[in-house]
Amino acid sequence: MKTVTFKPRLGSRGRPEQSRAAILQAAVREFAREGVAGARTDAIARTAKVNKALLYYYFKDKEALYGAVLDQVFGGLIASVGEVLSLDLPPREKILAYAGAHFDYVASHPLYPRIVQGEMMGAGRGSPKHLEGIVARYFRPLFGRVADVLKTGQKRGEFRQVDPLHFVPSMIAIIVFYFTSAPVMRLMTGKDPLSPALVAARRAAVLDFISAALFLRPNGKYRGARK
Amino acid sequence: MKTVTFKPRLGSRGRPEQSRAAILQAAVREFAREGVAGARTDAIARTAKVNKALLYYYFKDKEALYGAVLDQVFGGLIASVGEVLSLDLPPREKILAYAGAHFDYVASHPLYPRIVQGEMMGAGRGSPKHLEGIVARYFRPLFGRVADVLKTGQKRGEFRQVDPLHFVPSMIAIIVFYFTSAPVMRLMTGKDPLSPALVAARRAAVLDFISAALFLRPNGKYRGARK
DNA sequence: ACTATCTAACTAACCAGTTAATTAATAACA
DNA sequence: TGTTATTAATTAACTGGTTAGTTAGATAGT
Repeated sequence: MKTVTFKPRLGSRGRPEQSRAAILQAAVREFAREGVAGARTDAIARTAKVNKALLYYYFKDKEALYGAVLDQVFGGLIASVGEVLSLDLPPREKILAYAGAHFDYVASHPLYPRIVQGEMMGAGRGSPKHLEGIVARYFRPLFGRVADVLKTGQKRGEFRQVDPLHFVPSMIAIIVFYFTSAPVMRLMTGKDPLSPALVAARRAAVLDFISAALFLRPNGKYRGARK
Repeated sequence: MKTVTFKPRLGSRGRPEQSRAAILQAAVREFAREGVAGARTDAIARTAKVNKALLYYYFKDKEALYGAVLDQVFGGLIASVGEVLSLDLPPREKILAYAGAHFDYVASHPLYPRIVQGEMMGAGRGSPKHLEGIVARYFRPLFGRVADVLKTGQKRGEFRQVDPLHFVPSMIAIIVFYFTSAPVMRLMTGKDPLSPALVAARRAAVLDFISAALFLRPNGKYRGARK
């Protein structure tokens, strides 16, 4: 988070980077809520309190704006998660720390998984132009690092012999699903699934699920889930 | 005198129910590929090889057509899954049979989870009009039956003390995620994630994951995952 | 004076939904 | 049995509102 950059401030009025940021933030909201096809550029301009033409001043077109949104979302995720993956921790703690960080990032940006899911489905247009870059820049590195943790855990005899290629997606599925299906959860339970209490409960359930599915428990060392 | 005039089959040409079915099938494809907002009625009519006006002859509007698509998708799921949930099986086998059936249904209709996911996110329009009905008619009953299996398994001391409200969504997440993120998987592995071999591998991984996360293994009775 | 930033108003394409007419299978009846 | 009325099924062509993107200029910091 860098804010203090003295900028050239070339001749202009207003605060350009502020406008750009406002547009991006509004775009995140709109794309998350309505999807790529459903998003309306007018709506983005309105919530950014900016003239619509300004979107096209900062971004080539709707598609490019969407690309910028994707970069912000995924960039934030790997920044946040990459930090804990760099920590020097034993495999068990590291996997849980990763899962926890991923969960926390998603929980504090509940709109993001909707964008992620939408993009992963390659929603719309024949060739998901962005997806290739996303996978190369974000997914593959992230996968590699998590897979490494799994492998060392297995070498040390602490993890079950799961295939990372299946286990990692399964982890992500559990972490993310609750948030992408929040509307259903709301209707199922009658309560707000994004309330701090329920999010905390979900977090515990996720970590418990992953622990049980991955960790070997040679003997006794039990930690059954609370009801 | 019961005049047997069942099926009046009043004057008409063509094969009406065939046209209707073609429209529905085309709609499933289009909605799955493009999402609700992205779907084009012209495209549906074209792939159904039918005049666009016919969509509005059989369905009130795009939204109603989407509703019919949802009913077909979810109806098929609970029909398929409900069958195995009615079987008289011990908890372990029943849970795995359910998960397997759910997986198989999704695997044999790879477009469906995209629709499910799109609807669960409540993509678009303020009030997901359909969602309420979907939850009431399909999700809640399904959840209830699976939760019952979990509870009896727990009573018999065969399952860990997980909270069904979290465990069931986690199961579904693992089952479905692979298919909703198929485009990403394709780019990650370079192979077709929907090929029979990879689908079979995924199925095994899913069942293994669920088993490990749920079943208690009192002592020794181990069944580690193959690599 | 110069240029980055910003805007009101416009345009061209797109797209859900409609209309009015056409086709053919069946029933009615002569 | 053949002729006609009836109605379901289907279509070509249109309509009107919406929406991504543009244009020509305005505003202000340096």
